[in-house]
Amino acid sequence: MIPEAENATLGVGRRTVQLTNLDKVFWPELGLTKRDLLQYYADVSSFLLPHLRDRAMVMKRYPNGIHGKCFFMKRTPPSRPEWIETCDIMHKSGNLIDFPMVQDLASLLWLVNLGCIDLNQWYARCDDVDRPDYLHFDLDPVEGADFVKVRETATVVRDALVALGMEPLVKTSGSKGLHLYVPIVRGPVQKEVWRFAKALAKLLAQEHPALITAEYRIADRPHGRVLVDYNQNAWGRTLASLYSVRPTDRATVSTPVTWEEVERGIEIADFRMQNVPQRVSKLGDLWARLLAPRGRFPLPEVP
DNA sequence: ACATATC
DNA sequence: GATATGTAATGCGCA
DNA sequence: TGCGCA
Ligand SMILES: [Mn+2]
Ligand SMILES: [Mn+2]
Repeated sequence: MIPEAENATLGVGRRTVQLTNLDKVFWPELGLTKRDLLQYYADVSSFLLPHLRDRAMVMKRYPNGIHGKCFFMKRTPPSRPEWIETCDIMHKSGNLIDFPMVQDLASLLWLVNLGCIDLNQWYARCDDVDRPDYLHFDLDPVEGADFVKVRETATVVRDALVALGMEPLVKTSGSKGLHLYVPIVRGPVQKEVWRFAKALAKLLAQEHPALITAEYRIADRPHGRVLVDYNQNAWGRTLASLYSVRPTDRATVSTPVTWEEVERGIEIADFRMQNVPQRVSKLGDLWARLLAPRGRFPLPEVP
């Protein structure tokens, strides 16, 4: 349990983590505080942590809640406890950046205490940051498209992947759309994964022009379609992780769902900080397969 | 949230 | 002492 | 060469 005091020192296993400003209201409309956010992450941690382990984290900090100013941070703050592990990544610009990694519950609470509401991990583990463990499609409704179309698009993308011998997983983004992920056999570099995702997205947009677009320029995206965004499959980019709370009015959560749920008709707002822990403790991690050594798919040739 | 700079 | 500022950035496609 | 884009 997260302590009731405004500031607290919490023993977590062999670590001690400092938690601060616990009564600060992060969601004024819902009356949810930073303590509630930390408690949520503690509650889902056993399902979340395996997905973050050994991956560099990009921090998006909201020190004053969802309506306050936010900022990105990559470098681990110098004030970190000495037991926070980092991942040093050389950038083409010449910058060597020490990203934090979330290796256990203590480091997860430390990161969330910085004001990180959603969590953004690299697709590739730190030992080889250019060889991702998955490919994904980020489905976003363009202006004028409703969530029914997003779900329909998801099944179209799923069927295309199945036809190529893969079995994608699906989650709500917690924002406006859905995320489809495929666990791949590690080997291809990020650019090769990107090339495959781009080719498939463009093909599907061609086959379903009334439903799907894959245009990267906003002005070129036709009204009422669903963007199949392949472009996030790139070095150094991230998406909100599974079980991430989003800085939305309803405290929505990026939640793994079954394909049956997608077909029956779920909504983004069905999955919130207040009900996802119960769901996850009942169903377990629907995305455990994303990390399993078996059941990974070789990246197909560009379709 | 916090270190640093500038007034 | 008060207030302002920074805190990330790749790289592809195209004009 | 520089913008748009996430
Ligand atoms: Mn999205
Ligand atoms: Mn997107």
